[in-house]
Amino acid sequence: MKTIADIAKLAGVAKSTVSRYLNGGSVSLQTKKKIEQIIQEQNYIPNTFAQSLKAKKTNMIGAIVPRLDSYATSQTLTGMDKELRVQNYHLLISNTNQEQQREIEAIYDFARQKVSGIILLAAEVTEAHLTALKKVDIPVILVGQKHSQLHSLIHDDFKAGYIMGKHILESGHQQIAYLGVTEKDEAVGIKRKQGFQKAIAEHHCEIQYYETSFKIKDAIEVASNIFDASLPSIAVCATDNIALGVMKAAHARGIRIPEQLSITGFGGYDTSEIVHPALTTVHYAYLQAGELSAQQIIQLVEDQSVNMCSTLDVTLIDRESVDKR
Amino acid sequence: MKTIADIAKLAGVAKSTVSRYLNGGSVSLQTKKKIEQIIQEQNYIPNTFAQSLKAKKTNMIGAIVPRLDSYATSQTLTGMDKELRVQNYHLLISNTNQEQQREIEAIYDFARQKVSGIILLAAEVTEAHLTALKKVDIPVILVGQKHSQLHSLIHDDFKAGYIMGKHILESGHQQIAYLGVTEKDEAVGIKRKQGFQKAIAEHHCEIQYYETSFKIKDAIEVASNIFDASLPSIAVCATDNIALGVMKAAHARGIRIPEQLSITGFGGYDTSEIVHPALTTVHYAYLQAGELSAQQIIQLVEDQSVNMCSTLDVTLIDRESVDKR
DNA sequence: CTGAAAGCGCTTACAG
DNA sequence: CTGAAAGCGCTTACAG
Repeated sequence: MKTIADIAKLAGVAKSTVSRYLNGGSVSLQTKKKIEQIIQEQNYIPNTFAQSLKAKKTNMIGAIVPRLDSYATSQTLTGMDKELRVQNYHLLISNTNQEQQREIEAIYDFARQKVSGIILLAAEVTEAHLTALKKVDIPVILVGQKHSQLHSLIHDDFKAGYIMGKHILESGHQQIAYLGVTEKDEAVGIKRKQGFQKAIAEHHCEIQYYETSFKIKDAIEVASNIFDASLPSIAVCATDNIALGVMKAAHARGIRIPEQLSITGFGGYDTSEIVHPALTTVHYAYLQAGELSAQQIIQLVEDQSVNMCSTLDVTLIDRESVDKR
Repeated sequence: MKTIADIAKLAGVAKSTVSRYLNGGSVSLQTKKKIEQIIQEQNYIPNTFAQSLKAKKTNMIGAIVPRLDSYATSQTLTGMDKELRVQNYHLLISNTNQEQQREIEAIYDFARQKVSGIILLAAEVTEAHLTALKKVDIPVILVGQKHSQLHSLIHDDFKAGYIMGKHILESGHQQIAYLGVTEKDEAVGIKRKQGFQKAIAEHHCEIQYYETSFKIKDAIEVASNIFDASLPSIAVCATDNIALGVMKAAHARGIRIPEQLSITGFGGYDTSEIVHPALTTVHYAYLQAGELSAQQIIQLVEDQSVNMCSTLDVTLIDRESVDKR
């Protein structure tokens, strides 16, 4: 590997001159050409470590995600990556495989790697998170959840639940099965449900609540159990994946959708459009969340101020899986 | 930020002693305790740059991927991440958004970041790739395609096509529509098709070839055009996503699957199991590909030898979307 | 516009 | 077991 010293020697100038050339400092046209040529010939690539060691900062942003293989995550990452790229930052991704302990480790790891900022996608923020974040003293944007002590970027889960509630009411549904998730996940487990509850509050519907996980397989099982007991007119599912599981379970029993059973989701995943019948759901702006979180973390890194909490709007996608009653 | 010098001073020892402690060198129990305590108190985190600058190597592996939001990619990345993690390496991901030029840039970027190895997921390897790889002189594993000059890790696309061909023949299908992709993609565009062709070679089937992209939307359109002309007994699709598009198009016209039209895919994506009817397809070991590529790149980095080409096995997943004729 | 020198935070022989 | 010193490849005042 060539170093700046090699280039300097070959070009017949001092290291500092080469450095100045590299960093856009003032260099005469003649030496500029010379250095340029030598760098080309030698395939010289500056050593980022040495640069960062001196400059005391890096252009790396670390993202901590619970998994790589989910629509929400991959869309959000794609958005982050896109924005970071244009701003000349690099994305470092740490996958925690849904293990909370690894989120904490990832924070320390990122500190070691000297990332300039951290974007955290976590379902739950604990004391351990806060402590770690405090210790490493790196700017953070929390995405998908709100926390009073952290800059947060969230989707409007309450509204999502609310507009979905209004929609199914307008469609005349009265026997509702609501398949939710753990309340440890405040956004999905609580806010979404609360919005929904508010919408249906004034009406007297029969509503049953069930808890399942984010996994399709679990949703299939929960749905099967529900069907064993009786058939609601609609299954309102806290995520598109849960809705997909319910659909699968319904198909397996020959239950016709939406004639016998209507189904709705939340998220607006690609797949929700592809299945038959296409799923009525609420669109979440994951891509935009990625972009915005990237912008915000850069602002934080560069000592600009950022709102403590930003909320992204959601919209209903009315498709085929809900029948009028 | 604390440095090793701060710790040394506070512990009343030399920097080298602290360094030795950090790197597991010989240090007396007493000083060990002392240093340990100070490090705790001070939240000291060693500067990776300074370390790497001296040690001349990093524990980072760079992955270049065409996109983040595909099943194949996210599974492969998950596998890589998992394996890298246990071996104490870190994963740097560069998303090229399907733009070939960005693959080249990513190679140079990674060189600047001093990654120890590169895992490349590319549909096509050009001269520019080879040149860049040669210039930066970093070990590489190519995943998903085979190239004579690069260590490659591939799925057995030929066999995949072959077993699928055999399977549909056994099911009695004679009017086949094959929806493939560009031949620039050797694995998917050529090998998969060739395997399929070999299987049906001895039989006299009617077969029509169509070309589409990897996008579901495009597949929907191509399928609609096919249906306008006539209905084959089966649509053999080069990827699960294409199959999903064909399914969507069929549903839209009320074509019953598999009674009127059978459909098959390749890949074994999650979604293929969820749709109704569940898709008959070929399972690709993406997770394993990720793990193996990670192992291999580490071997290369550590100067161990690796096979020039490894092939991962594929298996048929016989589900509901193919009817006996 | 250019160069010599100091220093970023570590690690690594080399002595002791 | 421990410490002083040199050096990794850069950047950044400071002179000139």
